[in-house]
Amino acid sequence: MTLTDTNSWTGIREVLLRRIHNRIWQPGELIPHEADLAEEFGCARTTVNRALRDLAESGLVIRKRRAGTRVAINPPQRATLTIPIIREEVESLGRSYRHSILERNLRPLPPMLHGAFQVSLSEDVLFLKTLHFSDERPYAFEERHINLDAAPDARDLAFNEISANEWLVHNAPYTHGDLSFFAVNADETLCGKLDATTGTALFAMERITWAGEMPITHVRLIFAPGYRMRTEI
Amino acid sequence: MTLTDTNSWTGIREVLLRRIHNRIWQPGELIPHEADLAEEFGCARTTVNRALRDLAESGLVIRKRRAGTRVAINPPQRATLTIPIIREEVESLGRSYRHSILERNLRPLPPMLHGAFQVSLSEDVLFLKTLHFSDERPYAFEERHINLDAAPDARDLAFNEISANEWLVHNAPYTHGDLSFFAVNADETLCGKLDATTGTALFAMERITWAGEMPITHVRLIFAPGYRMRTEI
DNA sequence: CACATTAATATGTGCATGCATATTATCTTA
DNA sequence: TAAGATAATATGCATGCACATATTAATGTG
Repeated sequence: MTLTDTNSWTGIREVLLRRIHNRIWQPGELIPHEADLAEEFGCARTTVNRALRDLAESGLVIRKRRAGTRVAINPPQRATLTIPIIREEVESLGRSYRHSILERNLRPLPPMLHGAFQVSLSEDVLFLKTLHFSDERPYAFEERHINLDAAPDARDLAFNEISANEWLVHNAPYTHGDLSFFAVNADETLCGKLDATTGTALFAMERITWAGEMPITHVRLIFAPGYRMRTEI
Repeated sequence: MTLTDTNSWTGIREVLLRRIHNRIWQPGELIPHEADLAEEFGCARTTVNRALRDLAESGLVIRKRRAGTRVAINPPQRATLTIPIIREEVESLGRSYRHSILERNLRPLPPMLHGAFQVSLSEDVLFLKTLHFSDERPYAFEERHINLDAAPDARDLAFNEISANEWLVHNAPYTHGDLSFFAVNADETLCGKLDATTGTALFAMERITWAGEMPITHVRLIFAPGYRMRTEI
């Protein structure tokens, strides 16, 4: 028997969670309101509120003013992915990291991105092809467009020391972005770079970030064969 | 000029966020403590606390007792994925959903899962192969193992009406799980099921869930060609 | 000087209270 | 009776205060 400290908001959250798991409160059912729970647990309403707010954040209960709090019918299965800087991901596995710039030039924004980079850009964008290595084995291949209006300093950087990924994180923080994951077949070019045989299924990620209205960068990362993105829920 | 209500915790959060974005507080730098900020904004410390707590949750600042609050050096790029029930995902796109059970039988737990399903299981597990359709076109192929110790009622269900996915969400809630994403090549069997040509790169997801110590289910979902998992950050 | 002890301090959390706000239920009124 | 105004109510949030807790800085001691 685990005694839960019913006087802390985390403790109360655990008790409420158990009731939901044990079907004492059925999905869709209205649960007692804050004041009643506060009385039951002998604590302030604020404390119950904190616990319920946390459960609502994780999607387990739905709260509406005046309508009350009810157990979610379809608890949305949320997973928080941590998308690390590649160098850190590699190094955290105890391997050595290195990257190499395969291509670097200025070019007009490719039509594919005109929609995403809604703002009409005055000039060329910086285009980079980078190969990331883990213990000298290819880890991921990166294609990136950088909006020089958003990060003018990038124009003069070679990105040999610090990767564009890392530099941007530190020098052009974004406010929001779109992220997507998908699978691609390795084509001729990718094979050579990623040590794959033609056709191998590769895990890929694409990301576009903005600072307010201003698009910053577009990246497409294709990982070497066998890559898995993991998380806990 | 956007006037931010500096008297609400969200307003204060925005102001702090701007300062971080504008490098008024550099990454790694210690920011004023709650009491000072409260005085500056003319509000209670609790309100500043709420704003800072929120920024800490999103990983933008690191807070330590006595040590104070500092701007994160590598703001971890977190993304929250919502993994919906397939039916809902399909229907939310305005398409009709249908699923069909291709195989259903009891079998011993495959060795591959002995590690994950740590507990030694007394008996067979329920194995299911399901094909999910969107507007009658194949959407995803599912292979699933269900621990009948955790969900005994599943033994007598055909899962023709409601998919195992949905039934489990409602009838065997989990406390935690492992989730991973990767890419696979379509083999002969998959091709037929998913309307793919041999070798096509397919996006796949694998998930194992537990209720406390008790493993509930293992699923492997392979999506039809072209699938993208999207989210905003 | 190295190490343990103690004090100082910033954040974390709980409480009582009051008011704000969204939403539902009820009561008017045409 | 239907539509609109009004009251009731559950959650949301701000405040001021007190105390808990983790961590650092200062201090004392062998």
